[in-house]
Amino acid sequence: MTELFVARLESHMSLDPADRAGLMALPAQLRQFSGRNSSLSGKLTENHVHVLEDGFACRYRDLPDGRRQILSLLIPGDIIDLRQFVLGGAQPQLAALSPLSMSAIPNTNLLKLLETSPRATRALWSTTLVEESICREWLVSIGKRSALERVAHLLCEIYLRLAAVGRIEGPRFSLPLTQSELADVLGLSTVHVNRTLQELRKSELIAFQSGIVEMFDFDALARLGLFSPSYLHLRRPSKPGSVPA
Amino acid sequence: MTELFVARLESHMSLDPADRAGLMALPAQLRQFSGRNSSLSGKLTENHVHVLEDGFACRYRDLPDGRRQILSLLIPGDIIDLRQFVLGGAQPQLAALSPLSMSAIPNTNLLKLLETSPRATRALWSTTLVEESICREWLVSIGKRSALERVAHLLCEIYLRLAAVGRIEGPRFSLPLTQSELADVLGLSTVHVNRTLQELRKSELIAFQSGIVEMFDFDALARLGLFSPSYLHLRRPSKPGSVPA
DNA sequence: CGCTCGCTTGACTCGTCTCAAATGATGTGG
DNA sequence: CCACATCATTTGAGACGAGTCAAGCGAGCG
Repeated sequence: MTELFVARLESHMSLDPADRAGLMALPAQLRQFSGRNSSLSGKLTENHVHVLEDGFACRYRDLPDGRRQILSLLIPGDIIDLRQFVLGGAQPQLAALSPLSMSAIPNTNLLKLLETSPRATRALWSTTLVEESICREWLVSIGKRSALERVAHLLCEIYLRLAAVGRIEGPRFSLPLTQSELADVLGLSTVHVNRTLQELRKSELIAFQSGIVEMFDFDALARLGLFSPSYLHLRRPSKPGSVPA
Repeated sequence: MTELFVARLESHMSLDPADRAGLMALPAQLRQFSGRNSSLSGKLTENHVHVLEDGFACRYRDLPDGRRQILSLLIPGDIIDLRQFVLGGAQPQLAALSPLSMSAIPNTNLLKLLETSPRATRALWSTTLVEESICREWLVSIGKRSALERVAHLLCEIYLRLAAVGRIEGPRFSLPLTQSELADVLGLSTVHVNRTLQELRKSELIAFQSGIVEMFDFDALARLGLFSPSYLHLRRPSKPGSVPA
């Protein structure tokens, strides 16, 4: 398995050298997906668990009449189908938001690891719990935060998550979502997202153009969005200044 | 451990006799909590994981300015603090919605089980994944469903969840939430919840009085709320007719 | 060049919120 | 056993945030 994956696990909890070795020993096959916005249903390798190595994806849910809600944003280091692997059954749909590269781990190898290493199991379990924690925070956003707060909050979240896997460049990071996709994340309409972004631009808090976000004042944005990073469960909270290269 | 707990695990996945035995062998101490609406922070036994045996509780999140979002409803059979146990860190606040009884399992015993039984581990892991799945569905509700749809959807969900642990009486079940608490679940205002409930009553779909819900037409309600039960991951989907006594 | 797609803008509508007050239950203490 | 808090539910009126509809603009691309 790749460095990224292990680093991601270690961003939430510490691992023994032995655990790390066991994880690194997992065989992984790298695969590329070129399309944008394409549904990934059926395109993932059967009986494998995938780790997103590069690019952005999302889980979403369509209602029968065309309404769509994006349920989570997946960034490099995220594990795609652990849920499916553990729980079975149908899972939410998946779509690529950019070209992706993913590594695929055979279920059998993973299963063996789970049977022999309780600590590795717990690390994997943890990643699903962090995802749930993020989902809960989105509930708070959509349920109780205003449009302006929601956008600010989301940008802070993405910033820290990307920082944790070394995917930011100073105040800048890639966020390849259209405004209408952002709307489906935030439970807003496209038009309102547009107006809200303009407001944030006018306040000189952010720039956002062709998929690149620039954050001019993280702290102000965090205040505006009532953002508090603890729900991300990052062990060493990456602050704007102290970002790993 | 009690029957209820094991039954709950088995509602999502099948267990070996050995696994079941290991789980039943977990020592559990029964505790009662009398208050309603009281925060449970600090009242749970330290270094124990709790299973709700009877009553209703919820997780919630307060924003600094008084807004509140309820993040999950906990019903008998639900495990309260597994997340905390696995992931550590701060967890959302907990409140009792009725008098509760819970059994407490010492962390050490649970830890030992996790280290020896990968299958039991997976069963426990699954329960946290089901919770996440429910959280996702709530995202869809709050993000995209209308007030009427949200209420209908929630009632269908609670009905099936309670049915899965044998806590319904025909079309009737207990739901000890005030309308303002319902509002905090659904991301609506109290006033609007009230009007929405009235509409459902006028349509003769439900009755709801002093914490007792009566569902006159589950299927109609499910259609209205765009409800589809797969996200609950129940192995034998309890349908209105086929409810265990 | 002429699509298409994403962004932007304006005008209007509507679902839901807020404020406010009345009604009804429940419980408590004098 | 009544008088009086307190809290949940209900109702009305008005305001506002966000949605919808529609059109124009701009960039990328075959």
